[in-house]
Amino acid sequence: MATNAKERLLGAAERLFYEEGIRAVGIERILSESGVGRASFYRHFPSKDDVVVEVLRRRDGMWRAWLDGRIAVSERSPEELPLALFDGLAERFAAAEFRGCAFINTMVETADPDSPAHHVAAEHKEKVIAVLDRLLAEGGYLDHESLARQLALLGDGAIVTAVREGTPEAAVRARAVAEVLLRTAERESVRA
Amino acid sequence: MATNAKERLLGAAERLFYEEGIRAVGIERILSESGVGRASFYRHFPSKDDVVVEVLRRRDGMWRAWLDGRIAVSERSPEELPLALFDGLAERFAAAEFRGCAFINTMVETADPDSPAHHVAAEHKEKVIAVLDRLLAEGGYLDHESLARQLALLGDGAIVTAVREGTPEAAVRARAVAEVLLRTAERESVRA
DNA sequence: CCAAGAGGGAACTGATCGGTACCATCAGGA
DNA sequence: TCCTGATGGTACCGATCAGTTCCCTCTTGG
Repeated sequence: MATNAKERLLGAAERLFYEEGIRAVGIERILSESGVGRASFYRHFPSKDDVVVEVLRRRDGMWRAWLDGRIAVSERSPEELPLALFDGLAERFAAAEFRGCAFINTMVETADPDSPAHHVAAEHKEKVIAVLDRLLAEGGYLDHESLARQLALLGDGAIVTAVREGTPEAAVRARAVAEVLLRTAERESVRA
Repeated sequence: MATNAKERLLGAAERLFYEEGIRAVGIERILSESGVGRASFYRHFPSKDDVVVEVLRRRDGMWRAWLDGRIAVSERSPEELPLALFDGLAERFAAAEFRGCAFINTMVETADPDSPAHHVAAEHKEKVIAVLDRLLAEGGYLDHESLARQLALLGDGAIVTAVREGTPEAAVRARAVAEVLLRTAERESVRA
């Protein structure tokens, strides 16, 4: 059935890259863990770098779909809805396999800021910021764009902190900061 | 003169590791750029991993000495002095060779949280948090410990954001959040 | 029933990895 | 003066890297 091998390759690569790092995982590992032959690999991808980019694209889609889901099921009020990001992060941090943000990790590992992988990673963050911006605008926050970037910065700070500490606590800390931020931010029309 | 070669090795390794990443830099590069012979390298260090740890230790000392300096020359009032961290970060972000935090980068590159390099990196952050904690306590903030961790999280968030965006702007954004945080935090005795 | 395409296995390339061994050189102290 | 210790250069080791090539098997559709 057509692209079965390709799917297995991407699945194995995504997991291994996230768990051990891109440079740390050789083609051999991806092949053995996916059960795909060496020739088939290069039939689907010109090089390892192309796998990296494709894995990141997949992960970008998955991650934002997951975030949308967390936002959709959140019981928070419109003005508190942006905090759903931190509720979601708290879940992720508690996962056993959590090892930070794949996109941040990629940018760190791929030193070259002009590399395709770096671009995909940067674009992902901008898309997440766009989601936050929409949420904040709908929540009535006047300076929603600036606020969105501040919340994203907080989220990234929470992620690297969680990696360092090895506990989910950072999500709570970041959320507390975010709450202060939202509480002191100006909102359209009436005041409480 | 005794340990001349060792010093040159550490200098070259520190620069190369930061600019290109630890895994990306081979022994060969460190040798050629430092002008040290291969045998001399292994006379001073049992393995590459030991160089990584020693480089991080050096950088920890240098970085905190630099932070202390920025704090010392800051003209901010005691209650605003913790913001000197973000003033300092703004300077670093503007540097051409800026490529994030060497300790965050090391933790990302070194997936294993039990590795010596990971530990040194984690300890560094705790020491920085201790500095912030002292500053906040001296500034009269009641919940200085919690506040210190929030500021550190903000700082790390600013760093990864600056790497992603390639501009120093994130420092300003993080500082704005920090200002809100300090302004709304409770301080001992009188209110303004 | 057979052809075609997709896939897996393995041998092989040249380059580079971290690390070892050996050797010639050059300094300084006895 | 000679000896010792630190050094730089180079050849080498086995392992692994990304990538190429060839061959055989299996499935599937005509």
